[in-house]
Amino acid sequence: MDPSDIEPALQATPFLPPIRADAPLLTDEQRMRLAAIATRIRVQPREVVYREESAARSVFIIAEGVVKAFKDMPSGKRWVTAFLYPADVFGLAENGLYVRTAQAVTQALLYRFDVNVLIETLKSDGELQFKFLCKLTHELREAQRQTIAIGRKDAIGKLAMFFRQLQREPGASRDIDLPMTRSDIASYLGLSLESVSRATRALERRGVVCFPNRHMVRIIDPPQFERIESTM
Amino acid sequence: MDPSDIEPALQATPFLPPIRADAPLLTDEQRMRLAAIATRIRVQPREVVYREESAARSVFIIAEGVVKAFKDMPSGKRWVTAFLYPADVFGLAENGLYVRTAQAVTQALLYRFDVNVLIETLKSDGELQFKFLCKLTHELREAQRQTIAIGRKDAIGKLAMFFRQLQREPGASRDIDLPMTRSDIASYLGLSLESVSRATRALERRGVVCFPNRHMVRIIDPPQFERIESTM
DNA sequence: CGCTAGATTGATAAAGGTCAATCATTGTGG
DNA sequence: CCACAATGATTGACCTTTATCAATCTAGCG
Repeated sequence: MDPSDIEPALQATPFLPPIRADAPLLTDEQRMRLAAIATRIRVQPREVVYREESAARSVFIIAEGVVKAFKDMPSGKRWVTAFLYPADVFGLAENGLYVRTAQAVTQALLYRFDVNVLIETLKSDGELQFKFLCKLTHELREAQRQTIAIGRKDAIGKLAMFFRQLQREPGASRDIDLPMTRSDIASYLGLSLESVSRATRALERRGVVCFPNRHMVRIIDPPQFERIESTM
Repeated sequence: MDPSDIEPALQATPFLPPIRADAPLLTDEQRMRLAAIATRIRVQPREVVYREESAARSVFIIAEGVVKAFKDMPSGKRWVTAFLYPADVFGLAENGLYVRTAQAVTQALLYRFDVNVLIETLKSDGELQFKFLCKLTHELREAQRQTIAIGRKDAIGKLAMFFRQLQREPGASRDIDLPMTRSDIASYLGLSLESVSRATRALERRGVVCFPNRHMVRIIDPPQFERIESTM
């Protein structure tokens, strides 16, 4: 296997051009430096990586698989705040405590960093730390894009924007993997499970997408898909 | 005037305790270091700091005043993605271009940094860069909290969460300044202007808050306010 | 083969959007 | 100093959409 596939990676669109958006953010040397201070852990589907409000001793980077971050509300409802993919960072504490619960959606391979060791490593390597800074900036923008999707009123538009976000590189395959459940999607988009179901069926009925199976969506009519996505 | 009030500041809850949440993030020395590479500019209400999609040459830190960041949608609707306050950073580019338009809400005093100079300064000072990293982590969490507010269905609950967010330090005064218009609030929360208006009146009618004037809200009944905020 | 978690579908009611009219506040020019 | 214009805010009537409740269906899996 190519070593660049196994050392930790970070994915981000950097501040400045002309670096390609999909170019690896970290150099091989930086990845090795990180690998040297990381532990690789494998988690099974539904396994909880950490719980909200617990002491934050580790930061994670995903190598393989999908993880969700969520918060349980007083009412018993659950808010999914993020789906995390390979080359994403998670577990950044607030005042020493985790803010969300992180749970594996699929089997996943994670790099775990001791937070103190990582901080010292970053402080001593300005170039590497800058990569993290770019990554966080990227995450911040993504969070704001998510906010736009969630602020929409129409379930169909929300869903279209959600599918587009999962299609991480633009212009990638028409097939998008949906490792999470409909219920996860609902609590991410701020919809009821039933509305998600109705919206998926509506998109299907209109011939915009089809679902080869429940965990896969295929865009059949890209122009109309785009129209729905941007009509608001 | 205390020099710690005029050098640039950053506000963030750090990763690790026991630093107080409202303690200044930057040391005096770091502030001076930043001040040395910054230009101070004053902007008037409604003045545009930069436009979306334009070349991003500067990064800004707010010293005084309030700025909003928004995106105009194809339909003509405007999405306000953030209200920026003193000690907030904005203008972080994506691929060399600004992502949002930034416009002053009130008169404001800004520190402007040349992006290349700032990057070099950060790379050469691991401690200072780490402060920026903390700040961005903080912003990311705030963005996710905003997402929760916006994902709610009920206008009254959205508004309550919004007011709470504006009350930047918890347990601060019961009076909250609302420098932005109702229309700005609406396009931030994903509501119609009319719904914001009705929700404010509803809160007022129930005796939860009162509005000494249009740009000020006072929480009269904190327990009930909190109940509305967390009922979802 | 039947159990179970997840997903779909239908009927009803509540909530916000939209359209339209009116009111309030601020600032400007006569 | 007042009248008026312009922007922002409020209120009402009506309509569209989603949440909710409830029943049913489906796909995995032991």
